[in-house]
Amino acid sequence: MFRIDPLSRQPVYEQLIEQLEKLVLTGLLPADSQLPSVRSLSLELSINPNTIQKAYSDLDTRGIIYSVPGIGCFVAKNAAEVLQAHMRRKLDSLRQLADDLALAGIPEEELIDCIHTIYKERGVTL
Amino acid sequence: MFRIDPLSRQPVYEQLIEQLEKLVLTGLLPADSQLPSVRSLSLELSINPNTIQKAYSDLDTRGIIYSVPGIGCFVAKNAAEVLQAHMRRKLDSLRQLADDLALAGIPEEELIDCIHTIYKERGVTL
DNA sequence: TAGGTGTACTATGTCGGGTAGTACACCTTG
DNA sequence: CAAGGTGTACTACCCGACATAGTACACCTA
Repeated sequence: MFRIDPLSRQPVYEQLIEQLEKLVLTGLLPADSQLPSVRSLSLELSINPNTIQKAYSDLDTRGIIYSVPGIGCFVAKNAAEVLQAHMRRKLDSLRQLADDLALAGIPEEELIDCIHTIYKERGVTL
Repeated sequence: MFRIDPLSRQPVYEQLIEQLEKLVLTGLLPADSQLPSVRSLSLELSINPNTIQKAYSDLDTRGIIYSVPGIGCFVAKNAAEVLQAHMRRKLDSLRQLADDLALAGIPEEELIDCIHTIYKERGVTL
């Protein structure tokens, strides 16, 4: 269900968060569907339970999931909407990146082609 | 000459590297122009000399600058070319970002507009 | 010779990430 | 009721990256 790279610069708990968010956005994890328990996921990924909890706790704070003590963690009703609104902030990263590439003399057409290709693939796979 | 944010998540030495690279790409630091000395820059930015040296050492390893012991550090002849080639790897980051935004349902036109605006501004300022 | 330059080295402190272990409260199931 | 699963909280510890502090060396120029 998850692919974790312990050698990555990116913290494990962030990798978990990103992958869970993508599962929600793709619809593979619908609203109210139950997430793997902290302990089971800990065993499956050979990761400390505290690391899993850190990821779950962050998602819970942001309203992506909700937890019921004694029962488990579940995807929030409007998780996808929250994520979509949150993703909009990534447009700033896009601007920063485009600015760097423009500065390096990489032609605008090259960036446009990149994006067009990505959206074409997404449009097909979805 | 430099703006350093000690509170940033990004390490100080990386901030230095990025700003120096941009000065080279914009042509404000031509080939063979001398960089501020480790000690003077250390005083100016209130940063430990070791941190400055770490940045310089990294740039030297990558062929962006060259150092002459007893004299100083200078911009390499083909620094701009090296940086432009290196920047091309950022296109992967662009793809990753576009993929995320596509997944979040942000329309392609919005990304295209972003990039077009950036390149328009760059075209004017240069 | 004096002062500036890059370079190297050790020691120290801080912080984030991660692990280890324990404990508690809750719910479901037998 | 008892057992086992669930989320949650807490302390302690380790490790690496980052940064600082201080010292020292070799080099070049004025």
